[in-house]
Amino acid sequence: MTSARPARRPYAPRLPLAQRREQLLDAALDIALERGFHAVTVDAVARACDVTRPVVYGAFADRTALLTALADRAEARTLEQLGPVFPSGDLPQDADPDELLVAGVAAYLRAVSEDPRTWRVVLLPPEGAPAELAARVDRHRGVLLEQLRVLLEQGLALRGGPALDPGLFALAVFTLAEGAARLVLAEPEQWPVDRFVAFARTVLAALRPV
Amino acid sequence: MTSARPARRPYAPRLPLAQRREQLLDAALDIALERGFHAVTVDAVARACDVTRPVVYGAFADRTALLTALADRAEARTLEQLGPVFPSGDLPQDADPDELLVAGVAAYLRAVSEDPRTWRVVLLPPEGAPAELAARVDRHRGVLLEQLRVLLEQGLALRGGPALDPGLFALAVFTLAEGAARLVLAEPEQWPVDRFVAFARTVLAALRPV
DNA sequence: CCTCATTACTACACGGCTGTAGCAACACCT
DNA sequence: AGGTGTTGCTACAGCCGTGTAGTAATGAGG
Repeated sequence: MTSARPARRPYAPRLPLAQRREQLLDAALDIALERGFHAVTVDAVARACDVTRPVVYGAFADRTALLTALADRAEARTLEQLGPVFPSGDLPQDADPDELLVAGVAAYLRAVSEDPRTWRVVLLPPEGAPAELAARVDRHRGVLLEQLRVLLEQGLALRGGPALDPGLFALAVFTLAEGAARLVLAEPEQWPVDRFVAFARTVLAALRPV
Repeated sequence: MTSARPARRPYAPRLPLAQRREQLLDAALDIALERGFHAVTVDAVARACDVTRPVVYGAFADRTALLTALADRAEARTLEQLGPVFPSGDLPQDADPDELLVAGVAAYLRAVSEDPRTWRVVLLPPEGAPAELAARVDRHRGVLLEQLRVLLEQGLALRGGPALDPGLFALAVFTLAEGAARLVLAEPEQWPVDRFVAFARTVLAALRPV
């Protein structure tokens, strides 16, 4: 027997605070995506970084602060990627409104497929996600929906076509885009972005005035 | 001081087992809808029925069994209400496929709006819902989607119109129907069933061949 | 009125997770 | 080298939830 006392745990590499925080957040995200937010316990995060719990409390005030920081990061990243999706300002007179819409959808789906880990938190929130995150996502959803509605109204006016309930039309496009994004996240091979883009183009063309 | 010993709790009315089970399930459903499934603790359910925890364990083997029973009830009720939504067998040659589809959507949304407490568990699953419930809902979703796809293919063939990716078209209709149902559940006043029905009719009409 | 099966209650043991106090190791800097 | 602040570790207290063992009340039938 080497020793009667329980062996002391070897020291984990020391990290400056900022770096430790990033590491902990990465680990927390992994756990949330794999086993849901309720599995993001302070102990699980610490263990994933091969560190003990007090280290986590050194980086974040408490578990809630950690989850909030995670939400902050996801929010920032998604908003950043949403920039190219909506054309800013009024529609140019010579642009095809249908093509603008299709391009927007394509840009959205491509953003999702290129940073799936971030978008998954937003579009397929793992079980136990903090209510605060859901609320923030919903706020952004409302803003985006309104932008979309304005664009569609302009587009519908420019191009003619059937008289559709504009609010519902925007909502339908929005719902379908999110549904497509969820499929892209869930089974990327089965649902290539182009399949949705082609579908959108076909439907819009069919809705053109005769 | 009336007594040194802590007062003994008054006995709750005695109920036969079957009846007690129903009462407990009703209470559990209330709690799940109001505060999420994670709030459906054995203690909370017992308290809601003005009873102590062992009474719950007398009615259900454990917390999991209680939640499973809850899922069973919801599953049975929704399936029962889904009967009138899909016409059984092949389409009659003289029926308008568009109107059949619109009627199906209307029947679905009406079922949802008439038993919101049950459908909410399925369509807006409260936080912490047992994974088993989600899995069962997903299975039924798959079956329904397949039925819808077959119907739409028949309908598209009968009526002509643009060549749409049939799988995606079925999925789109399905997604929009569920989205509509969620709105009906969330804000019934703002989203009367007829608004969706009218929208569906307009879009389908616009998709008719020229 | 008394018996007795059924139903409900009290009290406990256990486990998991949070958050904290105090000590030990590391590494940089003089 | 040796001080010194930063970072990490051990150990503890407390809360909340589950599930169980044993006891007490109830009320229907004899």
